[in-house]
Amino acid sequence: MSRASETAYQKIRSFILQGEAVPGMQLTEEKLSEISGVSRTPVRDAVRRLENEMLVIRSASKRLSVADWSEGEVDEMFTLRAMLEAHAAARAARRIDGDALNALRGINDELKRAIKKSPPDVTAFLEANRRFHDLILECAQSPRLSKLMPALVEQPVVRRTAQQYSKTQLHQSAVDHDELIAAFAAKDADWAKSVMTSHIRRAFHSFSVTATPKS
Amino acid sequence: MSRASETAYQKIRSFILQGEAVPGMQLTEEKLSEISGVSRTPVRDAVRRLENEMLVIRSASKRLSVADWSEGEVDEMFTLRAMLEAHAAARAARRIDGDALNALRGINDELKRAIKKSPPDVTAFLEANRRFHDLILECAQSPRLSKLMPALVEQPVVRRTAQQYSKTQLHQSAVDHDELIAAFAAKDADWAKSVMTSHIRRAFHSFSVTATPKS
DNA sequence: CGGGTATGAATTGTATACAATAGAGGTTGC
DNA sequence: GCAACCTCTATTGTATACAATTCATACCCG
Repeated sequence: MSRASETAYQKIRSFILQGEAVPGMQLTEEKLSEISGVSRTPVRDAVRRLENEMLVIRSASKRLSVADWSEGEVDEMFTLRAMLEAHAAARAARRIDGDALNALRGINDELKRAIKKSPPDVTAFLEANRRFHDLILECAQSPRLSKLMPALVEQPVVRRTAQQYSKTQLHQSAVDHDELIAAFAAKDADWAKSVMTSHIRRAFHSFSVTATPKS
Repeated sequence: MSRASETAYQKIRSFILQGEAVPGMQLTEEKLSEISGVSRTPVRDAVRRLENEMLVIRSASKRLSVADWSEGEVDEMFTLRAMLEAHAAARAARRIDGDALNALRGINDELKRAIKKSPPDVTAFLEANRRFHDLILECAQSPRLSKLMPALVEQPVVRRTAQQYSKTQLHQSAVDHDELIAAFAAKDADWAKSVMTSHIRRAFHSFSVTATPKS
């Protein structure tokens, strides 16, 4: 995407994700154009993208606000994401080549290094994790799946989750990734699918137990 | 969506779906604005939507063209759609109420009437079918799922499929719908999910055998 | 008081002009 | 002849002005 429209997207996105915005807060196009430093035209483009990712919501009367997800919606998001990422893993297992396999190994090594630090480098972990999953998606060679996924990897949740990960949980992610790599190497689609499903669903439960205190 | 932007969306969409456009053909924003009778600004909004539905493709250099799906991509689209619609059916089974159930029955009655005509009224069939599936999606009560589905129900394929349906196949659709309604009435999520999966996958195969002549 | 309604302000939608960028085709130098 | 480059044109990107909606508030009438 071109310069202004892309920077608008980035800035608004980080405005929302970095917690400067409260869920439900109204966002006028003009405010957003001040935040991002470009005119309303590219802002509208950016908003359209964010709307698809459901980071911003458009009310019945076209007014914009910061999305506010119920617990049920977060649950549903993880369920859908597990379905689609598992499907992606299965496809990737059938299509992956040696180069991509090695690239996955390299990325997971970086991820492990990020964990080993004390304290663990959560930002580097998230970055490596994102690239790992992105590469799998690319190997799945499904344009349509690639189009669908962004709407399911909203990072306010992912980030909150990872920050609350224990070192053990972070380590388990790396182990999952290793097993995924093994499944890919064996070209075993069912295996890859199962591992990916567990991987995502575990992340969800780590999130839900830490995020919703027992009453 | 507002008037101009919405009409642009409709016109461009039907321009593509009604076969006036050839796959791969270039679409300039200016041409599209002539077609739809509005200026480029709302056209760009409309194009964004169509891009998400993957009816139009944006090349590396931002140029637009009519999407051209490979056989593999159509296959993948049906697979994803089967997954998500089955999931929607399962959710709907747990949440549906009497009113919605009756509404589904009413819609399926219309669908049956469309089939009984000779020749069958394919347009009315498609319309009723669409409303049937839309209502299920609504009953699933998942905003995220609702956002995802439009990218999977592209109608060039659906329409081609239905036009090639035999009367027997059209009838089978109505039977599937009846069974779905039964599953909903019993609030049996697994049953609903299975029926929906078969329903979509059968449609896919009716499509693929009639669309790709044996070599 | 209460409810509906008019009025003004805030917000989104649209058109148009202009800027930036990518493509095509020709030209020049080797 | 061919390849690199340059220029001109087609196309997309951005800004801004203005139109159309929608919201909130105050007012009027009952």
